[in-house]
Amino acid sequence: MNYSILANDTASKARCGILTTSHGEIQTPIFMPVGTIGTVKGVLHRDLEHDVKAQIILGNTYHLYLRPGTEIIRRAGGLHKFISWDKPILTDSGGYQVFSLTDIRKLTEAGCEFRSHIDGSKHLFTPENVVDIQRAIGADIIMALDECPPGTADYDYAKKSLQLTQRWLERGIRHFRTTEPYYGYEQVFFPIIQGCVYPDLRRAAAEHALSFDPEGIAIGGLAVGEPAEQMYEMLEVLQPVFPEGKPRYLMGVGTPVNILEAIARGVDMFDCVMPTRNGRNATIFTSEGIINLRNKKWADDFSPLDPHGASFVDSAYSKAYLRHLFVAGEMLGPQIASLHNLTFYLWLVEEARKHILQGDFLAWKNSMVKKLERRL
RNA sequence: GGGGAAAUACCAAAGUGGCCAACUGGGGCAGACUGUAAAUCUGCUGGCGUACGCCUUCGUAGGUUCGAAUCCUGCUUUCCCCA
Repeated sequence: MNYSILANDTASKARCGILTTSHGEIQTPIFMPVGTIGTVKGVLHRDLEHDVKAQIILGNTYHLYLRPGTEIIRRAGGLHKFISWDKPILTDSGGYQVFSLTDIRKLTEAGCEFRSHIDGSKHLFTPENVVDIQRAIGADIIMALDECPPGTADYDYAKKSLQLTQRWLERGIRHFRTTEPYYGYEQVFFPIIQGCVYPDLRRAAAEHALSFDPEGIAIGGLAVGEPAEQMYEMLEVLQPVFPEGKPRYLMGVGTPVNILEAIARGVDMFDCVMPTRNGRNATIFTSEGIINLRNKKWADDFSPLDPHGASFVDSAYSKAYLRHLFVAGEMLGPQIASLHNLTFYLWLVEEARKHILQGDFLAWKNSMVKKLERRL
């Protein structure tokens, strides 16, 4: 894997670059649609490639391991072949499920013991076996197993949790470096920085992770209940610790505004369920602001979904029609809204890239943030 | 023509003397959603008020009772059965 910086913004910490993986190039800053179970919910690959212009998508170790199971994916020839997607894939390690499935899991030094949310069966994830599973999945970018504490965690818990994440990282990276890819192409391994909202913990976590000279570095444990200002502050704390030549991935973030603010603070990669989940639940993000399509006020608004939108659905369908689809419970509604939102997110990071290259990113970002926060 | 049953909020449907402004569904309105246990979840849904509360409601007009959606009588409407 190779990462080269094309431009640095002078007025902010934003940068733009090109990340080269085994399955092609990724232009950063980039948003990566989430495809947890081997599908970006409700969106066909054809549309994901040509309309959304997605350059890389996510899969999830926990979900794919439970269903269809590692063996099926191996026999399919890897996740790319199984789901028919030949661009890059990043898999999360299952660390986030340590957080979101908190009542059906148990943390130990060895790893994380889970109960399957599907059938209740017991499973153990270790820093080593999640590498094996992700090797079998064939992800271009593999994530370390971590503990993602809630945003409300106190200092003592945050510190203990970080120490566990660090010990897991050492084991994970050792295992990664002593195993081979399954399918012949290169895979890379990203450590995850924890430390909640405590600057000294974050700094120490970054230094520790960077001591292994990884290909890229992920920031986890943000946007998990703490105020957005604290998240931005953590990015500011981390920014000077990061070397220029490694991509920085802010996990699970976020709103369009969060993404622009994080780009301004030096982040290169993002993923979030928000465009697809909120889309399925009738919220769309547009260049004019946020629209809840279920609201009555759209019932007779026959204007295009998003007059400046980059997706064909933006001009092909009206707000009134999409509202009708949601109210009627028709599945085309969630599909159109997901497609719109993903296209919007990818358009947003593409615009950010352009403005970084042009050298007017900060001014553009500040004017966008105001529009994006509006609720229509 | 005779006999029987029923009328409850936007719809359906509980409730059959005080715990009823009225269960529950649906519909409607609004909100939430950040490395996806989510095409899910939450709230409101007679009026006024932030709230304690006050006012008007259970086909309609009366009556009984301290108190009625609930009991009685007339009327209206609907449904069923027999001629």
